[in-house]
Amino acid sequence: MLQVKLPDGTIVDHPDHATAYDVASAISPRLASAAIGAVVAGQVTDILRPLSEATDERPVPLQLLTEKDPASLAILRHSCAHIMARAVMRLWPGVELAFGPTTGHGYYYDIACSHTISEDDFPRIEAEMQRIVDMGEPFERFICDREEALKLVDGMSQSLKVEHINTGLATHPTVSFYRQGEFVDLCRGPHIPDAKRVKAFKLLSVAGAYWKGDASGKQLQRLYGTAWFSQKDLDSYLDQVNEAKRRDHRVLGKQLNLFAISQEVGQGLCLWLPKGATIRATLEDFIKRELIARGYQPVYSPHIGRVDMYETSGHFPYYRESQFAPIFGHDAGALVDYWVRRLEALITDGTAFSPEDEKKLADSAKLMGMELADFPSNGTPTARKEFLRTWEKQQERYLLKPMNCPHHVQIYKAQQRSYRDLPVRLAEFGTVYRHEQSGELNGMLRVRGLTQDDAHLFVTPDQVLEEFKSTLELVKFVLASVGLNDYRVQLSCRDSKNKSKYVGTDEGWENAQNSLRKVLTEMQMPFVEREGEAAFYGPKTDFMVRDCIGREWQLGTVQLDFNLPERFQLEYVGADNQTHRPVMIHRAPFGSMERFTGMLIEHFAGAFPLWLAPEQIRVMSISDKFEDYAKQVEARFRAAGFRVTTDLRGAKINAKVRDAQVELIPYMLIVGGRDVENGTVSIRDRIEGDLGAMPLEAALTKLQNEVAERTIRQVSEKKFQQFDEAGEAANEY
RNA sequence: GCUAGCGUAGCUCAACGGCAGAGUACCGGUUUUGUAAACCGGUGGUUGUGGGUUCAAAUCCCACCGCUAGCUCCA
Repeated sequence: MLQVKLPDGTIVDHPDHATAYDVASAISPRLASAAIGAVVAGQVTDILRPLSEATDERPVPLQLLTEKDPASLAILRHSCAHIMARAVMRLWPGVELAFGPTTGHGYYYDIACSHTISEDDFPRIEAEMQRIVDMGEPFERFICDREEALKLVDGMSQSLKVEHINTGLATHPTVSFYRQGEFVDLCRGPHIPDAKRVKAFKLLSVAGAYWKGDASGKQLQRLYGTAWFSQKDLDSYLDQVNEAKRRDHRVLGKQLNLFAISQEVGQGLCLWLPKGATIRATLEDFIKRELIARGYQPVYSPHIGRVDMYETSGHFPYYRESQFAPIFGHDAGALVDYWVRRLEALITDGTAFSPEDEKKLADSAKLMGMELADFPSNGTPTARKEFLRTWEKQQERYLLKPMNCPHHVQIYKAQQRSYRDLPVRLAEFGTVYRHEQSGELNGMLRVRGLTQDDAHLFVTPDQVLEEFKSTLELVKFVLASVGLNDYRVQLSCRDSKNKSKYVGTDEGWENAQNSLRKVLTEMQMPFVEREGEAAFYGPKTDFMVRDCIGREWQLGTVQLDFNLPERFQLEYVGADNQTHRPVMIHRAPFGSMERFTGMLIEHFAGAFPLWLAPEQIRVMSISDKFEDYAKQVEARFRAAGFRVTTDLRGAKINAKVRDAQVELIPYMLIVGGRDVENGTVSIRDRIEGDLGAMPLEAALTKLQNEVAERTIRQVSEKKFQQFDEAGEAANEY
C-alpha cells in the first residue's frame, strides 16, 4: 500500500504502482479529466508517472495541477513544442532537434532542417499538429542509462542530442525520454497526459538561433508558438500582442512626427523632430529642477576624449568591439593600432603573425610618415609592442565618448577636494556613442547615439548608504511622475564563477554588493539578485518597469563603484588631514532619453498627459468670422506658457475635431459666435469629449492645474489579462 | 555580426516580365460651417543604390545600403 498526502492533509491509501491520475480518479472522474500535472514532493511531474518512482518520501505529498494553475500552462506548452517538432519531422524528413523549452507566453523548438521554414509553411504545420492533437496519443515517459540513450538518439540520427548527452548531461547517470506515437524525444518533462489536452495553439514566428546560444556555433531555425487551455485565452493573448503592435513607438513616432531615423544620417542615429524634442525637453527641464533641489551641480563635457583616458577607465579595452573606431591624428594611427593588436594576440595566445606581414605593416607605416628608425625589429614581441604603444601614446587619439564617467572624474579632479565638499554630485545630460551591432538597433529603444540623464556622486565611504538611498528615492520619484509605479528592482552582481570579466578586488566587490543589499533591505524595496549582470566596474540596481499593458522595460540604474576612483587616483582631504579615496555612485533614473521616450510613447500609446503633450491645446474656429477671437484665445494661452496652435482652415468643425482627435491633442478649444459674445471657449477633452462652454480664464485655470499636478488620465483605459510567467520548465534537456 | 523575410508617391498599400496606380497627405478653388472625415481640380515616381539577364525589368539574377523578426551583445 502507498500512502498519499493531499494538500488538505488527508491521507489516502492506494496500490504501490498508483499514479497521480489514479489518485485524482479516486477523488472524482471530473478531477481526473481536468488534471494536467502534479506536484509530488515539491517537484512538478507527469500525472501518469508512478508516485513511488517520483519520490522516496512517505506518505507521498501530492498536489494535483489543473488548468487553473500557472504551472500547468508550462507543461501544456512544452508538450505542444513536442507536437510541433513531431509535425515538422513528418513534413520534412531529416530534421534534427535541438532544444524546445517554454517561454513566458509560449514555447519554441530549435531545429536543424534543410528546408527553410517560412511563415507560409505555418498552415501546413498547424494542420499536421491538429491531426496529432486529434489523435490524442499519450506522452509516455521512459528512462535509459547513458549507453542506451546514446544508441537510441544516434539511431534516430539526432546528432545534436548525442552531443548534448555527451556534454550538457555528462554527469547524469540516466536520462529520460518521452514517446508519443512515432516521436521519441530526449526530455526531462513533465508532459500533459495526452495530446487532447491541447485546446488552442498557434505558430507565431520563425527566426534564426544558435546551437547552445553560441554565436560561433551552428545556426538553427527557431520556431515559436503558443498554446492555451481555451480558444478564448488564445484570442485574448493575440489581442494583447496586437495591442503592443498598435503602440509600436516606431509607427506612432512617424505618425505623430515625434522622431525620425534617416538612412542618410546613419543607422541608429535619432533625429528628434520638434514634437518629440518638446517631450524630451519637458522631461529634461523637470529633472533639472529636481536635481538642483537635491544638491546636484550641472556640468558639461565634450563629446570626445583621449583614448588614454578610456584606457585608464577600462572602457576602451573592455568594449572595444562596440565602440566607434578611434579618431587618429597621424595617418598611420589605425595601422599601428592594428599592428599592436596583432602583437597582443601573438603574445597572449600565440596567434600567427608572420615576420613578412609585420614587415609589410612597417613599410606601410613608414610610407605614411612614421619614424621607425629605433623600432626593435629583432626584439621580442613585447618589446616591439611597447615601442608601438609608446608611439601611440604620443599621438592624438580620440574616442567618441562611450561613457560620461571619465569626463566627470576629470571634473572632480579639476579641483582639490575636502571632505567638507563631499558629496559632490555632478549631473549632465551626456550624449554618448556606441557602435551597437546592426541587428540590435531598434527605433529609439536601441540606438548608436544616446543621451543619458547621467550623474556621478563622489562620496566618502561613510556617505555611501545615505547617498545611495537618496538616489533610489530620486528614481522612484521620477518614475512616479510619469505614472510608472509598477516595477521591480534587480540587484545585478558579479558572476562569482567568472571574475575575469570584472576589475577590482574581491573585497571591494563584496563590500559594494553588501552595501546595496543593505540599502534595498532598509528601504523595504523587494529585489531579486542576478549574478553576472553587473557592470565591469561595480554592481548595479536596475529598475525593471512594467508598462500599462504588462510589458517589462529595464530603465533606470544606480551603480556603486569602488574601482574608477582607484584607477583615476581620486582623492579628498579628510578631517584627519590625510588623503582618502572617495566612492563613486553612477545613476541614470531614465537610462537614456531615447529609450525612455520610446518606452513612454508605447506606454501612453502616443497620447501624452497634458504636461508632456507636445501640442497641448488646439484652438479651432467655427468659421473664419471668428478667426480674430481664436487668435486672441491662442495668445492668452501661449502667454500663460501653454503649447497651443490654431486651426483656422475653411473646413467644417467636424473635420477639425477629427484631426485633433487623431493627432491625440489633449484639449480642443472651439470658438464660435456664442463664445465671442460671452467671452467663453467651448472646451473639448480628448478623452471625455465635449465639456461645454467655459469662461476663458476658468478654462485656463483648469488646464494650469492639470499641468501643475502632472495629472495622468489616459492610461489603463483597457484592462488586460495578466499573463504570469509560466516559468522555464523542462528546458534542461 | 549571424539566419530568414522585406524595400513602389510624404504616409498606407496595389501592379508580380508588357503604358507605375489608388486612398490619404499636400497645393488651388468652391463652401462659412457648433464637437470624429463638405465638394471640385491639381502637383507629386530614374520603383533603396549599382551591375547583370531580356526585344522589354518595380517584377528574374548578383553585390551593396537600409528596415523587420529572432539569435548573440548591451558600460
